[in-house]
Amino acid sequence: MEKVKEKMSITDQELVARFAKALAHPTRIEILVFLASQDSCFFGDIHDVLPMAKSTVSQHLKELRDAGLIKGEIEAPKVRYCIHRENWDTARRLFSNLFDIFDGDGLVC
Amino acid sequence: MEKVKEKMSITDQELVARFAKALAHPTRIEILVFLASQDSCFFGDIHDVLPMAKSTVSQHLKELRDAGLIKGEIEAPKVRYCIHRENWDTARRLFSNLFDIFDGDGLVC
DNA sequence: TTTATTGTTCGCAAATGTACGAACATTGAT
DNA sequence: ATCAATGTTCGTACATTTGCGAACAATAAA
Repeated sequence: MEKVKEKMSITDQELVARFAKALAHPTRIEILVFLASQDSCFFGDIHDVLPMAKSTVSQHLKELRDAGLIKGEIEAPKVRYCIHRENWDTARRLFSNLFDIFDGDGLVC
Repeated sequence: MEKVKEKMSITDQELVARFAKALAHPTRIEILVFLASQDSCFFGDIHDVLPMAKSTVSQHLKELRDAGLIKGEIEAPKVRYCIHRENWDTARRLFSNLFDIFDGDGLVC
């Protein structure tokens, strides 16, 4: 049974780069891990576990939002954040495909 | 049977952020995809398929090298590049763990 | 209406990233 | 020894990222 490597379309390549960019900072990874561990996840809860100004936290959240990895909805006067299911799955799949482009069997180098 | 989510250590979080940073540019994704599709992969071959100055290509390769995703060895006067197997697998595992921290079952948000 | 709470946005400064051409280093060929 | 071919490194310019505090907006409570 031959292993079939899925091709990545150009669009997928750009998209995975975009997701990677959102993941390219330890604080943002930490935010995602924290979000995944919580059911309720207000901005304040996130801010409480991070050693930085709230404006900075807000900005990291904005980048994760813009990349589509999280959602934030207002529950006045608070904002509830959570992981964006569908896009999270998309990202999972894209990274999985990316790492599958190389299966090191029988190569010279 | 309860599903067990693996924890990501702090170190792993920093490491995955580091890998993500290396992946955070379309050109670098393209380089990796190209490398994975080739058996022989000299600098020139890579440069040929990219619409940019060789110094720029060289710099992207340097970042991929510094992140550990590729290796380059001199075969004078050329340089043969290839994907770094072990680190590639490490990265694959780290991203897999990262995306597994969230399994969207039964959440509010 | 005033006040307190919660986050976002703005303006700034410092650091990092991206891209280019020129200069350089290394090796193979003449 | 000289020359051509192959990549890397350097210097420069411009854009983006990161972080902070101050100012702002929106809502709930008094």
